[in-house]
Amino acid sequence: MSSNIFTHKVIDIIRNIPEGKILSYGIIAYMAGNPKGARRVSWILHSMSEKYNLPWWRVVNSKGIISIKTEEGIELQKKKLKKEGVRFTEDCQIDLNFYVWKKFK
DNA sequence: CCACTGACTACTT
DNA sequence: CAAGTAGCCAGTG
Repeated sequence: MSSNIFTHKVIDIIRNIPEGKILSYGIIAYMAGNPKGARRVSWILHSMSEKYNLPWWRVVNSKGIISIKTEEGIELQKKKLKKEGVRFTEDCQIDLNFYVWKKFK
């Protein structure tokens, strides 16, 4: 298995997202040192979220919308986020300006 | 090595 | 704003 720096950083970042906050794939990739690595973040979530206990539900796409492909996954993510106090618009979109984790700013 | 895939993104029509 | 396109890069067969 690959254990490169990028993967490690992505996992580390995701594990440190506070409750009620979210990040986008692109932001995570940027923080991990590879602005173009958004797609890798997605497969990391796919393959590592269970093994590393990652809060995958705090990761959405750049528009603040859940990107999971299955209806079940979307419902599960919405459920978990609501529990943490994250609000959605009618289109199930999250207010990025308010909920994105801006620790790095 | 080549072709295809993906829980992405930014740009163009 | 919706749909299409190109770029991205590791994993898989």
